[in-house]
Amino acid sequence: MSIYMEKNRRTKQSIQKSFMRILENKSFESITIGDITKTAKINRGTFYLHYKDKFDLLDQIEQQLFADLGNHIDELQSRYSSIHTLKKEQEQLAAKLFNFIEMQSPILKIFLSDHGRAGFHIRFRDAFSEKVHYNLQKNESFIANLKVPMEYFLSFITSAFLGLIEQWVRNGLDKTPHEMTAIYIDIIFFIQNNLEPMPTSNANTVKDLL
Amino acid sequence: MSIYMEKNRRTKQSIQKSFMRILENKSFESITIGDITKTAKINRGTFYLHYKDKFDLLDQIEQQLFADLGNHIDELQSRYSSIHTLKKEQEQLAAKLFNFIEMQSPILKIFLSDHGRAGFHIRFRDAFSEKVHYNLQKNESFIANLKVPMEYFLSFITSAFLGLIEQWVRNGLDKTPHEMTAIYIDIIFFIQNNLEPMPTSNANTVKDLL
DNA sequence: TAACCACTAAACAATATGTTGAAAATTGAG
DNA sequence: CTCAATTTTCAACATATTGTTTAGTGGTTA
Repeated sequence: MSIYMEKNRRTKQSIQKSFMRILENKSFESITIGDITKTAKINRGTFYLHYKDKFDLLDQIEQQLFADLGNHIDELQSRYSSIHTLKKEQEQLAAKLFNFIEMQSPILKIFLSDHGRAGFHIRFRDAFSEKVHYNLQKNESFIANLKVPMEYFLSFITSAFLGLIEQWVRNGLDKTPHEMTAIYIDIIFFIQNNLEPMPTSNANTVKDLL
Repeated sequence: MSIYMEKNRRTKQSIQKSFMRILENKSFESITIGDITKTAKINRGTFYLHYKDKFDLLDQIEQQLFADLGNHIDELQSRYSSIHTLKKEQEQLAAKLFNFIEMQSPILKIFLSDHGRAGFHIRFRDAFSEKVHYNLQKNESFIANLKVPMEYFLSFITSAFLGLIEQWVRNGLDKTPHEMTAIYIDIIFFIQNNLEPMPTSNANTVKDLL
């Protein structure tokens, strides 16, 4: 029994691996089942024993990625609860998240590019956003201070963070996770320090940008 | 001569219109040339007289959208130069940008969804980012104060802004452009007021989120 | 009138799809 | 070792889509 499962698993893995390899040079749209099975050196019919179609294949890879992301964030946040008073620790947590992205960067680089599937960035952001939202809800003083609808705040902040990630991945990971954390914090501070606090000011401000 | 051009233009427009209508109910990937020409009630061969393939069709619609966006931002920024000292005017400018998004929301809603084409959000952000970058470069004091690489700052701020737009469009434009401007400014102020300015602080801060 | 242009209609080879049925290879249990 | 179960292979199938082509229609221009 277990050897059958093992064999089944190996074939699925082979299909996924071949699929991802092809995806580096060819867009999802233009990839055929034949491309995949030729690369994986299996019969075309075998593919259909494991997946309904190529969308099903991509879905399963996506689901795995989101599950991994969720677990990683959960782990970070449980650790965060006990030591959330230290800035150093916060930086470590952000760095760990960038570290996760670094680990998954081969997949993310493809999925976020035009070789991937439409809407991935939204599904990715939603998965991320859900975790952040869950954590924010525990913080009563935060909720009390927030004047704008939560979903808009979440869209803003998670998109900003994922924007950094996208740029990082696109740049071929030209920074360490630690450096990325510093950039993230620097930008937040920059927005803080370059905003005009009073409506009558006319200094160069972040709001001037948009 | 001009009647030929007019007929040509009408047919192209009919193709684009049919294409966008189908795109509301069917993903770009699954749409066939036959779907488009049946809806537009033209011969399938006629499609190929106007477009190389369906990617070319989408490209041209995208290019038009980006050109419109660029022109709109340019117009805003030229007006901005003369009156950039007043907060009210800044809000008006942001509102005008949200207004443009509102106008284009039928297209954006589709292109940003999973019915669109992979990588659209990146191309859209790049088009937006280029305009913001161009404007920022003129501001010497801004450049001098910025410690992080420009491309990362641009990714952060444009992604955040487009995150708001995505949420807004997804919500079926549940706010007015004016309200969206208020939300944008409120979030910036919220980040400003809820950030810990000193590394030793332990209050609930925005950096706690990530 | 004659050349021109946008479009139609129908056919074409080539390729991909998803499914099927029979057989081969591998593994498990007796 | 043998037989049954399981996974995969192989080849064939109808169907659909692609991009191209060739011939022809009707209106336009010069």
